[in-house]
Amino acid sequence: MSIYSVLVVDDEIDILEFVSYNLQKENYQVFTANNGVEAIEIAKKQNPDLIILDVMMPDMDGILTCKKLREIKSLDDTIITFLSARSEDYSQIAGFESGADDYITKPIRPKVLLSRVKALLSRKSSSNSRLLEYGELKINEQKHLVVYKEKELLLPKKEFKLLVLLCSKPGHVFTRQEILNNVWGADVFVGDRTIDVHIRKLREKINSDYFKTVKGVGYKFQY
Amino acid sequence: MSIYSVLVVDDEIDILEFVSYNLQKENYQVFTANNGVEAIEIAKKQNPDLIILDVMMPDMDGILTCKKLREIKSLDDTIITFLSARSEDYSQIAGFESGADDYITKPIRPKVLLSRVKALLSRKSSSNSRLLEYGELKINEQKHLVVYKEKELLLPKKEFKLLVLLCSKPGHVFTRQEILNNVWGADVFVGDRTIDVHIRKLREKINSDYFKTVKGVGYKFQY
DNA sequence: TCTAATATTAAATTAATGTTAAAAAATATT
DNA sequence: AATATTTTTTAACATTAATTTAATATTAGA
Repeated sequence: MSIYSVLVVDDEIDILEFVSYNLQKENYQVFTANNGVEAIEIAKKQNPDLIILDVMMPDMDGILTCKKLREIKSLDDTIITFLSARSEDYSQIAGFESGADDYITKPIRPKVLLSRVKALLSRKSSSNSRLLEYGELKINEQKHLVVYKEKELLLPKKEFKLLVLLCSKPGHVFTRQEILNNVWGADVFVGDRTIDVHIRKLREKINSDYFKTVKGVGYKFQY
Repeated sequence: MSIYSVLVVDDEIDILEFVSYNLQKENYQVFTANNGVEAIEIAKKQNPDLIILDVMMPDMDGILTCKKLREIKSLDDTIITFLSARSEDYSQIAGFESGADDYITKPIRPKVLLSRVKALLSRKSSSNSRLLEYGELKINEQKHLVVYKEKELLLPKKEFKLLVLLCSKPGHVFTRQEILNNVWGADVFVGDRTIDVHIRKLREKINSDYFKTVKGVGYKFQY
């Protein structure tokens, strides 16, 4: 089983230890930070999967820290969740504006904490890679990966974009114009047969029945 | 600026509040529902422009709710978008079957949510994406899709245009001249039997009783 | 019944897409 | 930078499907 890493940020040592202990017990790799500055430093270095961020901290509060974290590109797919006391009012939740994905309320119950963390991370592993799956055909958009009949296909950029577009709405007929706009861009002009040729490439590599022609209109993917 | 109304449906209060808060901040009129039954009730009453529907809900899930919503005529031009964790089966969600127009994935980021909602609503105001539905016959003009008796028909361009024309006003008799103007264009001249042949094709593929001849006048669609 | 209008059919035509190879452009390699 | 490799586009031609025509049959209504 893969071990996720979690960065816990809180100025209260007690809470830091309590949360760390519970997470470590479940085999998560835990980093800790006492304040926002430290949090950013460690996050940059360790690239954790999840950051648990106390809202109320001296100097740089959780919300500000979160905003700064969200500006770091390498943390694009890091999940950030706030830790907040129930007493803190709704405006705190507005902290989501800062780019957080969830929040956990104090007092912290180990079971609740762990199930929440687990849920968030499982969400991550799947969201990280929007996986389109149709029978024998699997597409991982993020990783630019296509697996067909258990074999990995390395599709060139255009072919891949076309495939993803068509597969994004199975059964939907995309007009040639739509395809051009989405795959080539609205301002690019290419010859009449360009789309056909790319469709052909896909049909060559993947079960050609998947790609249906609607003459006079466009193409659609149907598995 | 015109204010759109949005119905948010989720069983998790946190998400409901989070989404509502962000939409309200942008001046959308927001209604909320905790489950599918409530959603249908409110949708009927308020006729929202957009419905954001969580896929995973107890009792009646989002997909079922969506189908039921789509049966409500007054909601014909309401946009429905799913809220779903990435891991949930994408094909179900994106497919034509459920009748949804888009999906938004969790975890929800305010910026993404808002830009998506904005895009959907602008699409609504601009395009006339109407869904014609008569018993066993469903036509989605935008998607160039015809479903008859649960089976999908791939109609060539002219046949499709003719079908859409006739179905756009059930019971209304279109003269041959009207049909020519609408399907072929006012400046195109074709032989006398061309329309007949196309009507025949439709009768071949779809219950021929639907297409009535009014001798000396024209044709009408009657289901 | 008779006739004009429509239905049916298959063949002819036209339009759209499929295929292929080679040129051009973009990338990678040395 | 020069060269090799891969991707993308083009262009010529083939194929296929959609559309129209034309010949003939059928039908509804005067």
